[in-house]
Parts: sequence; structure tokens; C-alpha cells
Amino acid sequence: MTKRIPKPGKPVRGSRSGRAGMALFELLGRRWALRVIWELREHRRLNFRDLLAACEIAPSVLNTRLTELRETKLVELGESGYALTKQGTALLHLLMPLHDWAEDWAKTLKP
Amino acid sequence: MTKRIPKPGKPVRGSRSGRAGMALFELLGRRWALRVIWELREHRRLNFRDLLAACEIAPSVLNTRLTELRETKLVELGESGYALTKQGTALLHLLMPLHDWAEDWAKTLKP
DNA sequence: GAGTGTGCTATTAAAATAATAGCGAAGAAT
DNA sequence: ATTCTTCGCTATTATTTTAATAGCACACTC
Repeated sequence: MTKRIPKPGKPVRGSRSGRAGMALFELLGRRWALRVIWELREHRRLNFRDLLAACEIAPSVLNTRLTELRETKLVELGESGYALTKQGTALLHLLMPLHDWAEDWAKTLKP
Repeated sequence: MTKRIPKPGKPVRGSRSGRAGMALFELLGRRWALRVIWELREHRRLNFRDLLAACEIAPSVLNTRLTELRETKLVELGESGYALTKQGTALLHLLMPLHDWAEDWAKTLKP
């Protein structure tokens, strides 16, 4: 019944060295994790339902992702909704270039 | 039978604008996608079995991921194994800081 | 106390992933 | 020419994850 949330330190398989990176990849490799973080960009603060609408996913999945992201201190729930933590914001800033890169990727993928 | 591979242009749901980024997030949000790319870092060229061993995943899953990554021009299969394309390499370079960030993340997550 | 909005759970169905065995082609070795 | 490897990959079945939908419990307003 207990769910395994990927955190640096122990869990993820096949990770002799550089475990923190592996844990991150496994965390972000779960469906909609990247998307949720993205929807909270630019200091957006969304409540559960708005986040649900933004991502267009099932509430159970969103809740699972949110639990993982809160557990790993990337997201927090405040008075007026969910928002990225300081860490989460830092991560998003690293994610941003990725999003830009995708534009070029789209072009070279067209023909 | 046909599998839906997320590419910029049409597919992913909930993507009025910035669809390329959404497609990328959906592609990378599939399990082990980030890991596969990571294992091919630094111009590594691994054959199917070595990649299998490196990632420690099921061959069917690896093959699915590889198909997606090849289809989207991030990975290619050459004479002596799989390797990142030029685009894939560019993406990896953006992924690198992420991997480093994870180290700090690990620290602040300890206590 | 009826209505509204909140975060979230329950339930069931569908899909993705995991684990394992093994195939068919291609080259090397015998 | 036949066995032996090695290769990329598929088939099969079990397990886990995600999807879709309905609705609950709490708080606050009116």
C-alpha cells in the first residue's frame, strides 16, 4: 500500500553513483510531473481544481503527483493554492531552456 | 496497434499554445526516457544489450522508448550501436545542469 | 440549512510497464 | 556446412500505473 516516492539517497534501481540524478529522473519521469511543475511557472499559485483543469488529468493522478512533489519539496500547498518551492523554482529555471529548445526541435522535425 | 508518439505539432492534450514544449514534456515524461538519454551522454554509443544493462529495464520497454526517441530524432542507431543525434546531444546539454541541481536537492532533502 | 468552493478519495476500466523466455538474422569459428 | 555467438528485438503474461467518473467531508456564506 505504501507508495515509493523517488528521493535521492536510496531507492532507484541501477544507480551505483550519481543517485540524486537518477532519483530526479525517475521522479520527473512519472507522467505529468513535468507538466505540473510547468503549470506553476512564473510564481503561479493554483488550487487543486485549477491545476486539474490546466493539466487536464485525472484528480487521482494529480494528487499522486502532488504528493510526490510535496514530499520532495518541489511544490508546496499554501493558503491560496499550490506553488513551487524555492527549490522547485530553481528547477523550473533549468527546465525553461528545455522548453525553448523544443521550438527548434519542432522545426527540424517537420519535414 | 499504432502507438502514439508525442511529437510537436498536434497530439498532446491540453496544449493550446506552446505545443512543442508540451510534446517534449510528454515524451520525456515516459518512464526511462530521461534515463536512456542520460546513459548515452558524452558521446557514448551503446548497443541494445548494453543499454539494457545500463538502464536495467525490460527489453520491451527499452525498445518502445528507443522507437520514440528515434522517431523524434533524439537518438539514432548506427553501425556500432545507439547514440544521441545532434539534437539529442543538444538536449542532453540542457539536461546536464538538472543533474547537477539534483545534488543540492539531495542535500536539502536529507534532514 | 441550503448553497458554494475547497482538497481529495473510491471505484472501475484501460493502458503502460515489468519479467522472462526466446526468435531470426548475421557473422565467426569449427 | 554446421555449430556458436552476438545482435536487435518480439511474445507472453503478470503487475503497476494511469484514466475516467462520481462523489465525500470540511469550511464558509448566505
